[in-house]
Amino acid sequence: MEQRSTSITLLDVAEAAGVGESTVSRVLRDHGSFSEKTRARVMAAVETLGYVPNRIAGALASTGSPLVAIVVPSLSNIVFADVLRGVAQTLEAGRRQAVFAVSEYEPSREEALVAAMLAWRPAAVMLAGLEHAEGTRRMLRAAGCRIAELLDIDGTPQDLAVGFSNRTAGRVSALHMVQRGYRRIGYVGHDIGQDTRAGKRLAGFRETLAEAGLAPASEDIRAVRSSVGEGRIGLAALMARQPQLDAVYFSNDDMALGGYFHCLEAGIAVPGQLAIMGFNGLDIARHTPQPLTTIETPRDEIGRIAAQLVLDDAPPQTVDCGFRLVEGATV
Amino acid sequence: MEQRSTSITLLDVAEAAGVGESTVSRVLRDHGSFSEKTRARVMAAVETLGYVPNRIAGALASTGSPLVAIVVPSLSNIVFADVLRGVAQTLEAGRRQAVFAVSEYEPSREEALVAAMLAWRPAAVMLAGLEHAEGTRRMLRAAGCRIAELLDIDGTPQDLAVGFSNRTAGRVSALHMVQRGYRRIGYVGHDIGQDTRAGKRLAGFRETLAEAGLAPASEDIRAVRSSVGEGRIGLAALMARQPQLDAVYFSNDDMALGGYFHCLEAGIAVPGQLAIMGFNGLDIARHTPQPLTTIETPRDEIGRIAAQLVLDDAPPQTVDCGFRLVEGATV
DNA sequence: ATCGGTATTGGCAGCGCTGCCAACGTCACC
DNA sequence: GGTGACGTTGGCAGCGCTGCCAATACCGAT
Repeated sequence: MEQRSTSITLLDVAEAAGVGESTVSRVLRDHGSFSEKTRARVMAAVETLGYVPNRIAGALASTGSPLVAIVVPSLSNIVFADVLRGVAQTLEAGRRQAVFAVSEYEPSREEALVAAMLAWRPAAVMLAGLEHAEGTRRMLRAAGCRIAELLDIDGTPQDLAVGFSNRTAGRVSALHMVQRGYRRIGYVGHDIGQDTRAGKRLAGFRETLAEAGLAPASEDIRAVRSSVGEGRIGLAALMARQPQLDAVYFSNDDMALGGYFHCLEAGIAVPGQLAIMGFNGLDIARHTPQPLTTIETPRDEIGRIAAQLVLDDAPPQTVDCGFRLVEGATV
Repeated sequence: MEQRSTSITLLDVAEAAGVGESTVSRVLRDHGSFSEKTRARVMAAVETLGYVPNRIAGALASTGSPLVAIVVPSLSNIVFADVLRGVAQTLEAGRRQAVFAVSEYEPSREEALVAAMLAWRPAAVMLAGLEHAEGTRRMLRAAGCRIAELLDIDGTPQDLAVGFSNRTAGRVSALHMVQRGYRRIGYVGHDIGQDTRAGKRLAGFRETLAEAGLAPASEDIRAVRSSVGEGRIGLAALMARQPQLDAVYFSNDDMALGGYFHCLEAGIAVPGQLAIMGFNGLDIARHTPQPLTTIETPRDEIGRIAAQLVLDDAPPQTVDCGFRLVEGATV
């Protein structure tokens, strides 16, 4: 019950229960065979002593690793938080522990974090996207642990990839606007150097406009991280330059909401005067006066599936979780 | 360079560099003394072999723990993600590793997660708020590790507490509305059984209304987690019952934004016909057509300070990080 | 009562690293 | 030339647990 400087070990429990160390270990892990009587005595001793197994020691002694490392670009963006949650939940059920770090969208930082993570000998390392520094890839390859790349399947995965095609999402968005009759479509986005997935959506969007025989979109690409404020500024800037636009595709919902708020304030009728489309399917975007037309992505599911594949030690594969076009009231 | 089944150990590096194990350990940790010549040889061997130290073994052998455990109620709520980021960043600089889990606002789950976390022998366990299951408190006390309770200082901390007074925040909000001349003030909130911090804000809010000689607020408290949609529904319900209200205090910005969107859609003038006030200071709430009047909380700072206190092994204390009233355009 | 087979159990060698201590030179100084 | 102090270094005993293997107990069948 009370704490002690020299902690209680397996051996203490074994002595208290009058059994051997290995027996206690077997009972606690419910692995191997032992009698019901033994289990009861061991559990009683554990209870009495207030024993808490030391997983550090366990991890060192056993072969498989109980840790899974996750490096996300950001936590301000709810997208990664959702993925993280899915991963953590699934790992928890599998008796694994998630360790994480935030790269702030910097490849060099991601590299340093992956290096630090590998020192924990994780069963797997999970990263956002398929683009990584050469050093990151090399380390990962040499580490011999599983690698899961999330939220993107447009490219060549190292091992496991779970996500959806951002390029296709961009195409679908463009097509939706074209089909709805819009012809002068612009784009407002954030830094695609950092967020390569947004870059892929933009590429798909451009392709489809071209295929539809439309002029390349007027674009306002801001060299910063996405945010509602930047979306607002971006749309204002774009409209100042190209007032004839009838629709704008945004790099994601944060940016799109910014644009939408600009319209509300500037008295621009949506979608009559200007249609707006986002990406991600954020909860808040469903509850604006007019629900935002966007593409909903299965973030939680992506995290859960990736974690499950790691738990199952599944063979290398790419899982396309798809996405869903949400027809709101802004296009 | 290439991976091997039996991994490269300190001993391999020591032999390659022609020095002893302890010397390699000293060089890699930059701890103790060694010559520049030795460092160079060791580093060369590390490079050649592609050696990655095993932190699991290191943690087991050394006294202090490199891990810090964090259990947050949710990751959907950006508030906790912000705290998590602050913690992770600061720990990283201190060569510690964050491990985390999500309790989904369930005390029993928090208890189970804390138990699981303690098996990692963390240097500290960080939790949201001061209210925890009795079992959680007992385990934490017995564990003998540092405890940091975040985002709330209204109560009796176990060890470290870093946050702000939610009760005071509630009082300040009420006072602000009263001072602005509002007299028929309502409240729309989410489940305060789960989110005790929201409950404390509500308590402060009620106190101040009473002190101002105003009638108790009409309240619409929804027994669910906070969300924009619920805020919207909640305000609609409250206004249907109490159309004479001239201001509404929301349990947080998510709820408040929902209320604001309802007003935009229902044609209720804000703040002329109805004033709206939130809590948290979310980024998006700064960019709505009218910026939301709210209270901004230093979430990132709370995470950083808590992590720093743990790194410094500071004595038990409560740090009030305060909050800031943001005068938007909705009150 | 004997025997093979199965269910339980204990002993102990590591897992890879750190912390401690003894053993080195190497100097400056007497 | 002797001496103590200091900067370096290597050896090795654990940290607490798991995995392996041998030992023992127990069972029904012969």
